[in-house]
Amino acid sequence: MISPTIEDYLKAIFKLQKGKEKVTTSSIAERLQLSNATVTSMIKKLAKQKLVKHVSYHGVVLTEGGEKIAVKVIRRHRLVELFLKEILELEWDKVHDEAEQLEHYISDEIMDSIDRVLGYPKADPHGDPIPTRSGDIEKVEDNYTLAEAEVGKKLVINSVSDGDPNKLRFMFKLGLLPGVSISIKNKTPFEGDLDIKVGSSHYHIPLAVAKKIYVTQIERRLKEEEKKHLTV
Amino acid sequence: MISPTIEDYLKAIFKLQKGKEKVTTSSIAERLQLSNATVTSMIKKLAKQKLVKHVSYHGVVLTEGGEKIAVKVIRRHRLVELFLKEILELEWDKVHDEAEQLEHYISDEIMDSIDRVLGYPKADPHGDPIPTRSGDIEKVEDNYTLAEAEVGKKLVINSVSDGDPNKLRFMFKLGLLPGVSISIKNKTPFEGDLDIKVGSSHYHIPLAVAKKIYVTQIERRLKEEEKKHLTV
DNA sequence: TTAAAAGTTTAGACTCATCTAAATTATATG
DNA sequence: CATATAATTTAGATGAGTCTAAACTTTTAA
Ligand SMILES: [Mn+2]
Ligand SMILES: [Mn+2]
Ligand SMILES: [Mn+2]
Ligand SMILES: [Mn+2]
Repeated sequence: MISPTIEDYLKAIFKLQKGKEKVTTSSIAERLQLSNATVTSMIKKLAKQKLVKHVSYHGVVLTEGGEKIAVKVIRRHRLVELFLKEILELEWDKVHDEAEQLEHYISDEIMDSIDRVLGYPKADPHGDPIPTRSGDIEKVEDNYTLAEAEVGKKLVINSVSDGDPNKLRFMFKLGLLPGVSISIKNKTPFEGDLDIKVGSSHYHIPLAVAKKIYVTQIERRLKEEEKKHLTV
Repeated sequence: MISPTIEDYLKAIFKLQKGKEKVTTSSIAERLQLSNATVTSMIKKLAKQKLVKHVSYHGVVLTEGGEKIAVKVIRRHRLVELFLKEILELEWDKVHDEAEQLEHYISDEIMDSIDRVLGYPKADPHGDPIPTRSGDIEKVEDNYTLAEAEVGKKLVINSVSDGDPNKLRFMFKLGLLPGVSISIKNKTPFEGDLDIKVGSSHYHIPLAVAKKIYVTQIERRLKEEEKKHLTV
């Protein structure tokens, strides 16, 4: 009933929904590297199965059921990534592509085992939150790309995009990993490179890399933490 | 090119070839639970790809290329089974069905990792030999089912069929595991039950279970060992 | 040695996921 | 506000893998 193909569609729609723009057939087609026509016909099928709502010519939204499946696939993906890195010692730039396949063939029982063996982790190797067994997924506040962040402020890396192995290896060499504190020393104007500081090292990095790194200003983050503690 | 479906066909043919009978389309159909017509058309495709040799109405044989792929799939299957049992602590009656899926989606890199983490094991949880990375597979000499074995002789369990979870759980409860020594005390005539001794315990087991347990006579096995040592 | 039974292949159809090209609808611009 | 452009859907086709029913070959056994 829910094929690997359908799981990938639901996951794609879920991720596109996180953005502010409405989810169009062409945005899904772009993301999954399929023709628009292919996506339209699959969307009709998903709508019939009540996994999405579709208004012709005006975009797609996941139903509750569709979202539940999407989150479950994301949980499998991220747990598998971490498992491959921690237990099987694969390099962090290789785990994404492997997980993209395995996420469709891991039973609930294996998932629970992996979760247990890893000690119920909260984030994957790229800093992305792992949804809980019951489908709750942590939202990250004040999450900007390094490309958008202000010069001079203290920043902490929340996560990095896991799609491009070459950029991941580049980041790894410079120690640009989730949890690490950095700051921007200078931005070349008109969409140019950035000078950054990581620990005591200074680096010059291309904008394309900065766009793949998600950060929060440390002061803001501390404020958020305080707020949380007060309400608890 | 080599789809999961094709991998399953090649694996099925490989296992059927171990028997003395020639491999027919209907034997493959029976094993994979498909119609004869489906198998015939797939066999034609495999023949075109030089993975099997097929003489119409007279059966199928793997080519060298086809066999190489089959052995590789079996290696993945058995390593995954052992991994699921040892590292993820799944029960031994559950690992086969999981491995049946995962065997098609495990990269060479993950395979090598699993092999390393497990310490380059020789046999899967059911006692079946794990082919080496280069495709060598250990042949077991004097391998009979417990149903065929002689009353009174000292026997050792080589392996058990991994397909039926219920029978596996039954065996587990009685300690009928690979490596364990047993003997048959009595066979009810006309295909009836068996009385066996395992350690100091006596059990009465159905023929259907005895047919799923592969054993060797211990004396013979020792002789084989001697022969090996002399030739080394 | 030949006819019935058993086994195998062929013919034709179906579903899933995909494509390209054509038609339709929405949107942007003069 | 009318039309040109862009986005989306429909139409029709394809390949993989499967099915049932019919045709054909081989084997069995009268
Ligand atoms: Mn996927
Ligand atoms: Mn990731
Ligand atoms: Mn399989
Ligand atoms: Mn096994």
